[in-house]
Amino acid sequence: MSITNVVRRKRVARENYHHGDLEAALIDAALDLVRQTGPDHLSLRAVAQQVGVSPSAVYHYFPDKDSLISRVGDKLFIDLANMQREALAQIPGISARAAKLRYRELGRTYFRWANKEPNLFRLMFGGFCKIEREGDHQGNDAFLMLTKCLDDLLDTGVISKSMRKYGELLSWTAVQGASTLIVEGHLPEAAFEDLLDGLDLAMRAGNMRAGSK
Amino acid sequence: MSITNVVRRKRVARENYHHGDLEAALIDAALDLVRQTGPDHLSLRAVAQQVGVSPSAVYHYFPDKDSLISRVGDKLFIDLANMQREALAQIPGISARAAKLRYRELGRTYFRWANKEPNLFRLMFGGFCKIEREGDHQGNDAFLMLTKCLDDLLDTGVISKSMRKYGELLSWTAVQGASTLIVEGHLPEAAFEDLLDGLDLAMRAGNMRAGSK
DNA sequence: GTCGGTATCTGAATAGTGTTCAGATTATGG
DNA sequence: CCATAATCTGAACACTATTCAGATACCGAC
Repeated sequence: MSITNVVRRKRVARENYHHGDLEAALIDAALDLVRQTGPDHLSLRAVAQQVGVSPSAVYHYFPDKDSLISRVGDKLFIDLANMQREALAQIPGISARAAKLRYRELGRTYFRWANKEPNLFRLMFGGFCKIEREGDHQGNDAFLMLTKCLDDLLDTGVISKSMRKYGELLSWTAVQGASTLIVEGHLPEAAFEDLLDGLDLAMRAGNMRAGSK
Repeated sequence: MSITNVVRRKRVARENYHHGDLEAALIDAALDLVRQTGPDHLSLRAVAQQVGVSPSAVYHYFPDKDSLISRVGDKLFIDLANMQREALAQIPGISARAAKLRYRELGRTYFRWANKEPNLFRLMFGGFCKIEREGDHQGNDAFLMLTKCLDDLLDTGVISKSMRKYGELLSWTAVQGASTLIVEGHLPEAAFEDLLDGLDLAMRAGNMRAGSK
């Protein structure tokens, strides 16, 4: 899709005094520095310097440093959702096999994102960004994609109705937890594929009228 | 040897100049401040002041602030394991029912810990403490307790051998992920009991010779 | 008991931080 | 074209982590 463009002004961004789109530039610079230094250890002044602007200029766009970090988080959630969307687009088809592959790839993308940039992952889930609507994932693209994947698994008979009920919850929490535990060194990297295997098995629970209540 | 300055050596803490056990006092004070302010926003000077000591005194026990925070993390992991041990001790018995209750309570304790003190939970899993032996959970008490719980579930016929294989991985990651997502506001608090229900169902997968390969 | 050595802690200093605010600079609407 | 608003600067303030020379209290040995 298109990038967040410079729509504010109708002319081209100046290079001299006025920056053009300082807000976005600050977010990008902050993202870059967080990737290197971690969400703690981020310096507001370093962000300003990277953009080539005075530290006080930041306060025209963000009330404080934490707000800037929070905005970085917003951007990261969008980026992750886009990456997941792209991953899903690579696996078309309505077969059970395709649905299973999509489901796996959705989790893998989540984990790869976390594992490639631990500091950005920590920023997203380390209490640095304030979630606006608590526990409300309507309109959350990533959640909707997961829902779609699970619906496909149900429609193709891969998972049972009883398991479908817990699909989002179980998948999201397990993938999220595995990402955290691997990134923080509590589990080896190879554990993630094992987890996906375990999730596949788990999701088949309740199938075949598995009697035992 | 005179009586006056003898016996006081290793036992009692001094109150005057020498603190007695400054190292532990600093860790405790840091823990207390992190609970209030979060792992970022922790001030070394505030820690020193709370103990009633000069900021530079800290550097006799820790090379820098991050090391102090890391030591707080070590303590928290021990505390969590102890809390889980106590929770398990309340539910004795070798029946399937007891084993199921223990398994559930183990996850609940993990989550309660996270949910009651979000800032401490963030300290543990937010990249603030350096894990010594990466991905090696031999000797990790919490992990051993989980293993024991799962063995009991297998022995009492609650879970299948095929599912047992993924028991630790699936349980730990799901509970960890749910704790994070709830603490950070992405899921409502009530979702955790739902997750435990889903986990119960998932764990029964592979039981009853559930044919479908 | 006194003395020397050592571990422990202080005080001051340095460099860097987030944040505020009066004012300089530039762009824009009337 | 000018007044007004938007944008950014520079200096200042209080605070931070960290270093280091030196003061203080303890310890074991004499």
